[in-house]
Amino acid sequence: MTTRIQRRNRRRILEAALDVFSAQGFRGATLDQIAGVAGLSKPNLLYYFDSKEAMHRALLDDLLDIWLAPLRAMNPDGNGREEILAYMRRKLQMSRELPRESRLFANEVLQGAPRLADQISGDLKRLVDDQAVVIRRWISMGQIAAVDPYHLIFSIWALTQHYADFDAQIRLIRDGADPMDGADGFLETLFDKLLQP
Amino acid sequence: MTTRIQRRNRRRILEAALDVFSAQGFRGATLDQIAGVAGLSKPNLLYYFDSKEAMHRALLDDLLDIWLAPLRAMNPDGNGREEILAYMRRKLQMSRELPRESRLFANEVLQGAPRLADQISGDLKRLVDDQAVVIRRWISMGQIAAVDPYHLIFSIWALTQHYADFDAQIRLIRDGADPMDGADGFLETLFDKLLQP
DNA sequence: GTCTATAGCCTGATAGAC
DNA sequence: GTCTATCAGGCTATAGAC
Repeated sequence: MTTRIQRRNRRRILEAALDVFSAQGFRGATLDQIAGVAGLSKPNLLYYFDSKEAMHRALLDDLLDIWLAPLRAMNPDGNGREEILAYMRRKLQMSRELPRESRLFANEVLQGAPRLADQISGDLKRLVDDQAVVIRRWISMGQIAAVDPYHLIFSIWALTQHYADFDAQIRLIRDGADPMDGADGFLETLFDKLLQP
Repeated sequence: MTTRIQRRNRRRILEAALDVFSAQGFRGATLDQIAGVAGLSKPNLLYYFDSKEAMHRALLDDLLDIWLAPLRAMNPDGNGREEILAYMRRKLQMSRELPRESRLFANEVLQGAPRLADQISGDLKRLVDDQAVVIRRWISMGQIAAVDPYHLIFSIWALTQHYADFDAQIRLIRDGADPMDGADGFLETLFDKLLQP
C-alpha cells in the first residue's frame, strides 16, 4: 500500500530530479545534488527509486504526454489559421510555465534521444503524421497558405522552445530581461503572415 | 617549437573531442571515448592538452568566432530584405555543414552557459546590439516590415539551429530522411513574408 | 612522444543499525 | 523509512619506462 508520505516523497524527489537533470543532463547530474535539493539522504532516494536511471525514466515517461497535449488539442474541424495560432500560443505558454521540462527534453534529443527514440518514432510520429494530414486539408480548403506541414510544425517547436532552451543566452544578450518579453506579439505576427493565404 | 606532427595530433584530438563533446556534453564525455576516436592513448591526449577542461575550452574558443561570422557579415549598406535573407541562408548552411559545432554550443547554453557567459555577454551581445540598430534603420527606411530586431535575430537562430540540434527527433519523425529536405524553401518563404513591408 | 601501470577521487548503489 | 558507513567501479590525471 502507498501512503500519503510515500507519495509526497516521491513527488519531492522527482521535483528535485527535474531541477538537476534539466540543468546538468543525465550524466552531469549526481545523486548527491538531487538529494541536496530534495532535502533527503542519498540512500533514501534509492529507497523510492531503484536507480538514477529509474528516476530519469519516470520523468521522461510523464514528459511526452505533457509535451504532446497541445498538438493533440488541435481541432481538425476548426478554422486552420485559428487552430495553428492557438497551438503556437499553447506551446509558447508551456515554454513559459515548464522551462525545465523543455530543457530536459532538449538535453535528451540533443544527445541523440537514446531514451526517447521509441516514443518519438511511435506516439509522436503518429500524431505529427495525423496532424499533417489535417493541415493539408486546411490548405486545400484555402484556409491557410500552402506550406509544408512538417516544417510548419517544426518551426513552431523551434521558435517556442528556443525561449526556454536558450534562456541563458537570451538573458545575457538582453541584460537579464525576461527572454519572453515581446515574444507573443512577434510570433503572432510571424505565423499570421506565414499562414495568410 | 611546434612540429608538423604536433599540429596534426592536436587537430586530430580536437576533431575527436568535438565528436564526443557535442554528442555527450562535457560531463558525459570521457577521455577514453575521445582517445578511441582519435586513435591515440589516453595519456597521450594529456600530453597535448593539460586537461579535459582544456580540450573543451580550446573548442569553445574557436567556436564563437565561427558562430558570429555570418551575423558579422551582414552589410549595413545593403538592402535590408536581401541582407537578412542572406544571413538566414548562411546560418542554415552552417547547421548543415557544422552540426556538431551547433550541438556543442547548444549543450553549453542549455546548461546555463557556464563556460560561455563572458563571450556571450561581451562579443556576442555587442554584435547583436549593433545589428539591431542596423535592422531598425532598414525598418525606418521602409525596406522591411516593422518587427522587433532582437526577436528577428532569435527567430533566425531558433529556426536554423533546430535542424542541427534536434536532428535526432526530426529523423525519427521523417523515417530517417534528411531533416533539412525542404527546409531552405520553407524558411525562405517564412522570412520573405515576415519581412514584407 | 608514446606507452603501461596506477594513484586518487568521485559516484552509484548496498549493508546494516536504529 | 531513514540514516551512517562503505563498497566497487569508473574517471581524470600522473609516474615512469622506453
